[in-house]
Amino acid sequence: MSDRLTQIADAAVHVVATRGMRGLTHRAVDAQAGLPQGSTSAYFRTRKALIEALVRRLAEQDTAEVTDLVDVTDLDALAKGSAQVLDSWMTTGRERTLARYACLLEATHHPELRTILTHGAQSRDMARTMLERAGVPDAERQGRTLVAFIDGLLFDRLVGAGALNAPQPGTPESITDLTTAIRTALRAIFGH
Amino acid sequence: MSDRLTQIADAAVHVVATRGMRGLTHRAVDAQAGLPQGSTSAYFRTRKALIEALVRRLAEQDTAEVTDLVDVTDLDALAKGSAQVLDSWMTTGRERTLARYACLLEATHHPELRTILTHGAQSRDMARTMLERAGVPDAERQGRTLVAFIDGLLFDRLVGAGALNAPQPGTPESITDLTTAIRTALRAIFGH
DNA sequence: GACTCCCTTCTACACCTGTAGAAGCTACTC
DNA sequence: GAGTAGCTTCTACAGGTGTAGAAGGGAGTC
Repeated sequence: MSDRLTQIADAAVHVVATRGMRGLTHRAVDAQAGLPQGSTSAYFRTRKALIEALVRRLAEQDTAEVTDLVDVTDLDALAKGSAQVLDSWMTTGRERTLARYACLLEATHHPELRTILTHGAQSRDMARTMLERAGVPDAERQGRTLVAFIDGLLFDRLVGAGALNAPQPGTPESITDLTTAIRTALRAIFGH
Repeated sequence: MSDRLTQIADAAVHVVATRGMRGLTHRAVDAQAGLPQGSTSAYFRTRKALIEALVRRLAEQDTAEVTDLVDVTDLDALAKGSAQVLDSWMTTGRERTLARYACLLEATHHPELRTILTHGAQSRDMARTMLERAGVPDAERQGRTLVAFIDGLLFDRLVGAGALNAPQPGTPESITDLTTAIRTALRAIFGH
C-alpha cells in the first residue's frame, strides 16, 4: 500500500472511531489527513471503496500484531499477558478497536465487508492450539467460546457499561481487573 | 408515549438495524413507518431528538422484558433459560439488539446517549443477587464479568465470526450450543 | 525543448439531509 | 355555522455529500 493510501486509510480509521460511520465522508478524511480537498475522493472514488480500504487497513494491522502467548502450562501468566494485550486495545489501540466494531456492525448489512470477520482468527487459532495441547476435548469450539468471552470483556469495557464501572484503561488496576476476569474465563475452559 | 411517537421510534429502530446509523434520516423513517414525508421531522425536529427517542424506546422495551431466572440451585436450568433468552435476542429481537449495538457505539462519542449504558443493568443486578445468594465472594464484580462473557457470546454470534460458524439462531442446535457455552461461563464463576 | 505519463489538486453538479415554517385538516366549543 | 386549538402534511431552502471530470505540475524520455 502506497504512502498516500495508507495515510488516507489511517485518517479514515480515526474519523470512524471518533465520529462514527456517519462521519465518514471523503472531505472529513481529507481534513483529518491534512490533505487538500478531493484527495480522498480521487483515490477512492466511491464511499464503498473507501470503507473497503479502511477494513483492509484494519485487517492488515491486525495480522501485523502477532502475539505468542502459548505457554499453556502457566495460566496465570497467560491471563496476565492477555490482559495486557486487551488493555492496549483500549488505550493505544482504542481507535482501531472502535473502528473495527463500527465496521463489524456495518458488515451485518454489507456482506462484502465480511473479510473483517476474520478478525480474531489468529486469537481463535491460538486458543484452539492451546486447548488441543492441553488435551481439552472439542478444542475448536471451546476456543471460540473463550475468545467470545474475552471479546465480551473488551466490548464491555470499551463501549458497554464497563466503560463507567471498570477501572480506567491503561492503569495497573485495569490490568489487574482484566487479569482476574480472564483468569476466570480460562478456569472455565481449562477446569483449573 | 403516544401511538405515533412509538410508531416512529419503532420504525427508527428498524432503519438503524437494517441500514446502520448512517441510514437513519427523517425521510427514511417516514418511509419505513409508512407515514407521509415530514412526519418524523415534525415530531422530532432534530436528528438528535430522533436518536434519543430511539434510545428511550430501546430502554423501554428492555425493562418490559423482565425475566426471572433466579434459581441458583440448578445451574443447568439457568444456563438453558439464559440460552433461550439469548437466542430470542438473535431472532425475534435481532433488530433491537443490532440497533442497541449501534447506539452503544454512538454513545461513545455522544455522552448524552449514555442512558443506553444502563442496558443490562437488570441482568447485572440479577447476576449479582444470584451470586450473593450462592455465597460467591465479590458478587458485584463477578456478576459484571459473567454478564460481559454472555454478552460476548451474543455479540460474536450476531455480528462477529460466530455469525458464520455458530449454528443458525432459532434452531434447537443454537440453543444447545449457547447452553453449553453459558454453562461454561457459569462454571467459571460458581466453580461447579 | 517538446512530449508523455502519472500523480495531485480543483471545480462542478446532482442529489440528499436537517430543519423551519406555512398550509391544511379534524374535532370540538360556543 | 364561525371559531379555534392541535395535530398532520406540505413546501422551501441552506448546506453537506458522492462522484465525475477538467486542470495543473513535475519527473523522465526522445
